[in-house]
Amino acid sequence: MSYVLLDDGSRQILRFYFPGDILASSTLAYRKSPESIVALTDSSVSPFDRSACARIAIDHPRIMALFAVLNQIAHVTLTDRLAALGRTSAKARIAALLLEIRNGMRQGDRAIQLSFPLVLTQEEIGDATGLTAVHVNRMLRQLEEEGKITRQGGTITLVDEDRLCRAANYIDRREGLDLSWLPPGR
Amino acid sequence: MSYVLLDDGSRQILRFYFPGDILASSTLAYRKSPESIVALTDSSVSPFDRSACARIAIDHPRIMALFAVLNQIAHVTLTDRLAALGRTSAKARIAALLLEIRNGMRQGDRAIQLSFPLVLTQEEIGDATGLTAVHVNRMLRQLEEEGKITRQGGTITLVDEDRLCRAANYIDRREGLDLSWLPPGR
DNA sequence: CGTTGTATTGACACTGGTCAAGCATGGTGG
DNA sequence: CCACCATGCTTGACCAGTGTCAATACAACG
Repeated sequence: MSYVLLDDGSRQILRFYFPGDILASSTLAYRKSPESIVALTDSSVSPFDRSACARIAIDHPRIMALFAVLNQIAHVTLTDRLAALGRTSAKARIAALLLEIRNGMRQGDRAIQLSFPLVLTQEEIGDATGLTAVHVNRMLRQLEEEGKITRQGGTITLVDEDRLCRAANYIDRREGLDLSWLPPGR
Repeated sequence: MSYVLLDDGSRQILRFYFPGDILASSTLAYRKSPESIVALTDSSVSPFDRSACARIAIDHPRIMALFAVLNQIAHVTLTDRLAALGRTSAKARIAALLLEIRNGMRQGDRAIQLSFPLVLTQEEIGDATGLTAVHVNRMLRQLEEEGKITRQGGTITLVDEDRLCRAANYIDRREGLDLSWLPPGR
């Protein structure tokens, strides 16, 4: 995940990364990364040099364009999160986070449907949603009491995905993707 | 400005655009723009077709790379805003918004230093900061009482910029820019 | 002049934060 | 094997920051 620390010591988690994602794209613009990145599970990372980007831009314009598309997708995900923080309740934000993580893990593992491991502590969930760990706990319990999810030792099961989506104001954007303008190439 | 509407009718303003900014980059990835854009002042816009992007990627790799850099800058601005919404008080968010708008207007008009016109209604400020118009009013008055700003009919003057920056947790990122990796070209 | 949108202010309600305590759980060292 | 400890989870009581509702004041505008 990536996050920023404020000078009062509080932390805002910005996004979670999943297999195949490109990390630290912001170092394209800044010498010193404005955000920190930490692994929550065992991970393998393939680093490459910034100068490689220049060569890719010249030799593989289609890849550079695809890179721009990926950034736009990440950007829209971030705006959805901004709207969640600014305009929805604590319960909705947590529901949205659960759905976001589930869908993120699905990319790597098609088997994941309704049950998935949640490797986050409640404090981390709070730092991602702008809440305190205590309140995260209360909201998770409520979601469970309302029959939307169940929890058993780090594993979340979506009992009623539809109602959870509605509680979260969740928008699935995968439909609207459109890459038809991309230049040809490999 | 660009914004999204939630199905309960509430609005989250995502960002403000200033002269020279590129609008609606998210249409690179989506057929239907996930966000709405509206002009707050008289504006001129130069539209271009998405297929032009493909040609630019091929013929002008440096411009495509610069486009990626601009997107990263916008992305970091958005993450700063996310941290503000998630982890700072109402007063800090409004202070940060005032500074953001001031600095945005400066780009186009170097004369703007401490005084600038604020074309936003208090409701719009609230929709940008995740607050209600009423509370925005209270916080603006407090900032004024504390001697950080003055207001006279749509014009804001930063009386004590230092203290305002500190109240806002404001981070000026312009220092850290680094474009040295860009491919050569015009 | 009415009308409409915006700003201002007060009283009150409620969401979410704070503080504090008690429980699990798993790891560690004796 | 067991006492010990650290970390995270759970719950309750209370509090503060922000939202809600309502009334008034202003200004622009037809």
